Amino acid sequence: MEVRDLHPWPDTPEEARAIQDRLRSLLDLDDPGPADPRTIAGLDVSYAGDGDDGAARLAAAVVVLDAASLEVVAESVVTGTAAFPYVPGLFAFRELPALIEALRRLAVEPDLLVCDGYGLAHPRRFGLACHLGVLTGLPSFGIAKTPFVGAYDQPGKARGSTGPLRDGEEVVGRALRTREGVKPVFVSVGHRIGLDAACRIALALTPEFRLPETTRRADRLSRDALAGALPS
DNA sequence: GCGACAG
DNA sequence: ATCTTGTCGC
Repeated sequence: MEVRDLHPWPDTPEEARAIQDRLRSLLDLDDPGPADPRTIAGLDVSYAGDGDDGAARLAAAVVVLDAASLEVVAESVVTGTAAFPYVPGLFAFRELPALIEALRRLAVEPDLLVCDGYGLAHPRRFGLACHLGVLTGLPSFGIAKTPFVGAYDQPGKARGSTGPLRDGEEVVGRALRTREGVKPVFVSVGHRIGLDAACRIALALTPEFRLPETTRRADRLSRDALAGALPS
């Protein structure tokens, strides 16, 4: 699929934060979301054990599922190196180039992107899901395994229960129970979709496990690619 | 100043 | 993210 050219790459955390502040104005937060997405892409990245020197080997994977059957309709994976050190709040810069390349090699254009991480639930309201949404123009949201910013109300124990995730007075996402009796995941919108649609889709993607099938498939694909790539 | 901090 | 044994459960 087509992805717009990457903005100038930041050399410092300060430059990276400036890019986030600039791109944030391009977000569409009014679109309620695709009424009925036919295909949904999951994105995830795995790392090799090269420590934290900022150049760890990685594999970025994208898996596109049919929204109704959850069967794989396309996939793409690329290996490379981390493009930035891990800094909370600048996490996107670590895996963005590899994920963009994997998206470009995808034979189809999905109707929606589901990222492993956050969207608006971010110190500057511009997490990975927002960044990928703006660069691709596609609707996107994030599902994270742990909270990052703000505080959340514990959702009820039943599958489908939610509790608001707030940063101060602002609701930036939702804690969503995808399996009864299991800790919740954290949903936040990225681009061109609302929280209601994002949570509804998140539930459709978790018929059996805590994490969405999109993330689980992409995780497996990226791990396999790392294992198969010859260490350099 | 100190702790917390998506993956 | 990744490093890791055993253990409980379907």
